[in-house]
Amino acid sequence: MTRIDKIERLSQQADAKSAKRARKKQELADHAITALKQLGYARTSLRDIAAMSGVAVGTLHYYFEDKVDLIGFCVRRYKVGFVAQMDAIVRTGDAPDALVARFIKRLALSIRRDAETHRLWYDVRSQAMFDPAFEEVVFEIEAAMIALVVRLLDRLGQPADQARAQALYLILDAAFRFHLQRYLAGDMDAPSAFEAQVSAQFAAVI
Amino acid sequence: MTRIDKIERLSQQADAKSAKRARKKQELADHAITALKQLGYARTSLRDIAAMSGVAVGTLHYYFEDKVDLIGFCVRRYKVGFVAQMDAIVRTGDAPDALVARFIKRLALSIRRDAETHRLWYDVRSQAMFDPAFEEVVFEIEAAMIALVVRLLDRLGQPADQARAQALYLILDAAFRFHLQRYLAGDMDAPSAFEAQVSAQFAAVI
DNA sequence: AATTTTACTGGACAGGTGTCCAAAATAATC
DNA sequence: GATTATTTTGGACACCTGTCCAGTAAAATT
Repeated sequence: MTRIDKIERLSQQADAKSAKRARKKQELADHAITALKQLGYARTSLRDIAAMSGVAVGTLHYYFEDKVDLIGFCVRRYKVGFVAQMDAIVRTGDAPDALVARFIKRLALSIRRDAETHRLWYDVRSQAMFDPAFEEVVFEIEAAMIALVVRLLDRLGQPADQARAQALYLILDAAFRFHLQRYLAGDMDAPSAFEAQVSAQFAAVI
Repeated sequence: MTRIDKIERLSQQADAKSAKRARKKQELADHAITALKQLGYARTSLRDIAAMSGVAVGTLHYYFEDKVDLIGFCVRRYKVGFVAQMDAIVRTGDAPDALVARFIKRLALSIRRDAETHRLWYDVRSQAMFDPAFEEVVFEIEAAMIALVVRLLDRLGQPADQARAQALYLILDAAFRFHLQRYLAGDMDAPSAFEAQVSAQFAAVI
């Protein structure tokens, strides 16, 4: 075995190790999200998360720096998945009108299906106003969502500059949050109200 | 002294007492807000608030049911003041265009001046998604702000129905929160960016 | 001036918090 | 199969949490 081969093999081993570690991190994060989406950031203790994951509290500190690191990882993971889902819709071959309708319908569906997870995002986003430790992940996610809207506008044949996308994102976000909150408070019609309102606004803006 | 007079006097005494109690509550709430706007709901303990108010922890429980009651009282008090300020602008004799400009300018100013207080509102609003105890105050405040927008639309000679006002409120709210967050993160240009963006959106919608 | 009511104190209480680490268990390497 | 390296444990640590209440001080009432 040559010297080069040895180095190659060691490097592969290191990669395999960090890949395994990364997988375990994600597995822990998924359990953590289950706990966090029920109680929110402030009310969820590391013991809750550990119990939910079936590991000891110390194990969490073995994989994550501290609580902030853990929560940041979880939120990032969740939003990446969400943006990917919405992106899949933007990438369909639908005509502009149908695309907009599908896009909005999917958001309404997500209020119904993932309400508890979404509120975690709003929770962390608010926390970031007090704790700079959350600033980075919040801005990163928000940028990713604006970028999603850029692609949407582009597909619609609309001018897709940053300012326009940001304004549209804010409209979507505000309506989403508003109706999510109503849905969580027991208003089962909130998702369809969301659909109606946002459809009207889309028609006006575009 | 007649029987009626006696009853009258007792009633006045009761009023004076409850008025005094109400004044003290507000005084405590003002100190509490000073603590809450710095640390947020979850991180502010009753001991922080008591220290800030110069009273013992027990005193807080003498005036408020529990922590939720106290925070609800504080947030309500702050938002009532805010809506009153904005209402004063809506009531000016300005022509529609000037009125809109003044309204938006005042919001931008409030980002600069009251950033820390405003984030408390967003904090509590997010908490309400997890804790039903905050639902009432959040819906109450949000309704008050939509009502403010109704009055604004009315003054502008615009159709001032609920749906329209709600949509406009959400646009304002989203932009306000977004730029508030950027301002708190150190972006000193955020307030004027808010002004520019919202002005453009107003022009488009109205 | 005596008495009752209201306001307030300060500490006890039971429980929870994130963090850390020596030791044990498991896995990987030679 | 022995020896490192990694992973995991479970409890100790120091501190913080909201709530409660017997006792004290102040104010109002008679």
